[in-house]
Amino acid sequence: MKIATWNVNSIRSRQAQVIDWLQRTQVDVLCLQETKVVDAQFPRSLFEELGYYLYISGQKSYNGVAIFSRKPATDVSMGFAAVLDTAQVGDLDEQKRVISATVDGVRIVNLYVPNGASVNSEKYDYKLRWLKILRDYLHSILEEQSHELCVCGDFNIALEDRDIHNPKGKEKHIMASPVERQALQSVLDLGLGDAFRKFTKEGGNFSWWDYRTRAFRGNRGWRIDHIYLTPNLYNQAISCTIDIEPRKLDKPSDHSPVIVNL
DNA sequence: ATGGCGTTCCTTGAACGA
Repeated sequence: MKIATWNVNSIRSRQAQVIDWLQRTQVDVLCLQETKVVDAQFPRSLFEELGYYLYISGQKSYNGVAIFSRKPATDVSMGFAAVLDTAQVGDLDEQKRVISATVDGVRIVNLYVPNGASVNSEKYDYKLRWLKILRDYLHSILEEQSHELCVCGDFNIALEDRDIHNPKGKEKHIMASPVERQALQSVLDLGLGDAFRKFTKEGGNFSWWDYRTRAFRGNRGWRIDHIYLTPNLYNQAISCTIDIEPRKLDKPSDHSPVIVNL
């Protein structure tokens, strides 16, 4: 079973590239982030014609997540409030960043973690608050359900220095500051393993490159898109790769897809 | 470098991303 995650930076702008990629890779499940479209305007038909079932949670202009699956999924849920008390979730479901579904006994959680703007900004506080609730959310799922978990998406955090082309100044940099790294680590301490790092130890492997500085040409990237697995799935994993081919195309997303083969 | 690029919107520049 192949599961992929890809921040497409607008599904309407990237539709043709995603179609081509699905035809080439034939993944069983594709988790998308930053679809940037309300559900009623999501371009469903070409993906459905390819044989995928679509589960989407979008909003106007910003954020938005989706799960495409070759097999029908069960127990599809949107947002933290599907699991946690609404009082605890507060305003955190207003931005569409969480969708979950079960495929072939695997509970897939697809996340678009807030970017955080800059360290110690209001949005940074929101990111940390969001990661705290994410921990509670995953903790509840692990306690109350017996599913194996695949937690994937755009985390907007490079956990280690080898995940950044140049870690100089990282303490003050969004996506690498110690507090947000610790917040993610605390989520992973629930018992999740990084599928990519099971197979690849070297630095220089990235999933995002800034549009603005021709960063891709010099491979000045960050590894911020992740696939995390509970122990049994982690042990089962056969491969986990980042496909940089779509990043080479004209008008690409700034992120590349990550694929795990279970 | 409050910089560079790309996407969205009741657009004509601003907000946001990372």
